[in-house]
This record gives sequence, structure tokens and C-alpha cells, in this order.
Amino acid sequence: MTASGTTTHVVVEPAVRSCASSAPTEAPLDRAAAEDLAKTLKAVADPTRLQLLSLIRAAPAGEACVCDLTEPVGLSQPTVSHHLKVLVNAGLLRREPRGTWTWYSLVAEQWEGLRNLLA
Amino acid sequence: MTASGTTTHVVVEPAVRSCASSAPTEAPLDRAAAEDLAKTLKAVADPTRLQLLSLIRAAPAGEACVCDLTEPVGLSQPTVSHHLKVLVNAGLLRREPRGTWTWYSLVAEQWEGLRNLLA
DNA sequence: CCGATTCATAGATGTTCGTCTATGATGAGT
DNA sequence: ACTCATCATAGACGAACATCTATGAATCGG
Repeated sequence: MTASGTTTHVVVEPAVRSCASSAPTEAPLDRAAAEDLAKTLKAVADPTRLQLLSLIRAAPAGEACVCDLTEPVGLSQPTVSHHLKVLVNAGLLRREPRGTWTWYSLVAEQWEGLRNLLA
Repeated sequence: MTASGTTTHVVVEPAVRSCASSAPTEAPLDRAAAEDLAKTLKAVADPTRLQLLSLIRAAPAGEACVCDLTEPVGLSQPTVSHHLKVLVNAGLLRREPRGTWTWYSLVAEQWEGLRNLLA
């Protein structure tokens, strides 16, 4: 509760704000901070989304469109779109519609921040 | 599937085996590897469990018993026990019953491995 | 041996989540 | 203008999950 009132419509705030809040061996991490971190981690804690991230990272220019991702993961196009949206909302992917296709690429800083928070 | 057939009863295999499988910018991560990683990440991707880990890390000798954790997270004792079990099954916590109490402490290597896999 | 304490397990319940089908929106080419 | 891609949204459905209450198992102190 407290802060998560926005029901279904996912929020765009990246959740891994700065790297300030949780230094390695510091304060016991209050509920709010824990929920923020968990929100980002939940976005990554799914096999399909891990595959998508991995595929995008390995793609030619570090970016991929939906139609390139559907077949490798073996799921329907709407499902893949859904997963990509989750990752974009978590701030882990960048979304750039270009003509007919929509290109997705990693957001390096957010990724970096995540790894630091796990330290 | 391949390895995750054991329905409800959670497996004890740590899931973040060695650090071998996924070097930073390498192969696109097949389904099995993705599921392994996701299993571990899912264990961490919960606000309560993040708090528990944080509390244990900050505890006097790096270890804490259930009764020390119940009040800070504001949940029932069985619920806390359940979360601790999830973390133990993920290989992230060590469980050591000692007399009346059961002590939980972090498994550093597993934690380290997780962070490397996110690189 | 008994009562008290700590922890785990079992079962129930409401919510979240991953997936699908169906459909709408947008852009490209002829 | 029409048609054909590509992608997103909406709604539905089943599985997984977080939590609770109730109870069982084990240990310690009189």
C-alpha cells in the first residue's frame, strides 16, 4: 500500500533512481526502498524477459524490433510486446518507433544501477 | 522444462551454478539458462525477502533467527518462515538450527554469482 | 514430566502474472 | 485509396504467489 495505488496502469518511473539509497553494508533497507528495488527485480525475474534482454544485447546494432524477437522465444507477438512493455516501464529498455518497426535497446545506466544495488 | 519438473516441492539446487554459462556480452542465453537465472532472481524480487536479506546482513554476527525478523517486517511468523525457506532453496541463505532457535545467514558466493550474471 | 517458546508445515484464500485470441492503430508500397 | 505489414491494447483464463489461521514438532527450564 502506501505508494502503490496506481492499480493496473504501470508507472514509468524507473524505480532504480540513483545509486544513493543502499550502500553495500549499510542501513537495513526500509519498506519503500525494498518495494522500489523489488519492482525492478520483478521485471527481470522472468525467463522470457531475460531471453529478450539477451537477444537485444546480442542483436546487430544493439537493438531489435518485435518481429525479430517473436520467433526465438517461441511466443505470440502480443505476449512479446507485453514483456517489452514491462521492461520499458522498469527503465531497462528504450523504445523507439521508426517507421513501420519499433526498435528496442538496452538502457545501460539503469542496468548498471541494478547491479550496484545488489552489491 | 528439461530440469524444472518437480512441481511444487522446491528444489535445493542453487540455480546459479558456476559463473561459467553467461559471460557479459556472449551467447543469447537459451531457455534453460534463462529459467535457471529467473528462478534465483524471482527469489530476490520480493520486497519482504529483500528486507529479510538486508536485516540478516545488518544483524550482529551476520545471522538472525526468525523471531528477530518477524517484528521488523510486520508479518506473521509462518509467513516469514516461508520467505526464508524460499531464500534457502535459492541458495541465497544458509539455515542452521541451533537449540531452540534457527539461525539464518547469507551465502556470500551465491550472492556474488548472482551479481556477476547480471553483468 | 509439563508448560512455554520457537519454528515449520498444511490448507485456504485473494491477488498478481504470463499467456492467449481478437481487434485496433499506424505506416509503406503500389 | 487499398492492402499488407508491424505493433499495441483489451479482455479472458489458468497458474503461481503471498499471506493468513491452525496445528504439529522439537527444545529448554523448572
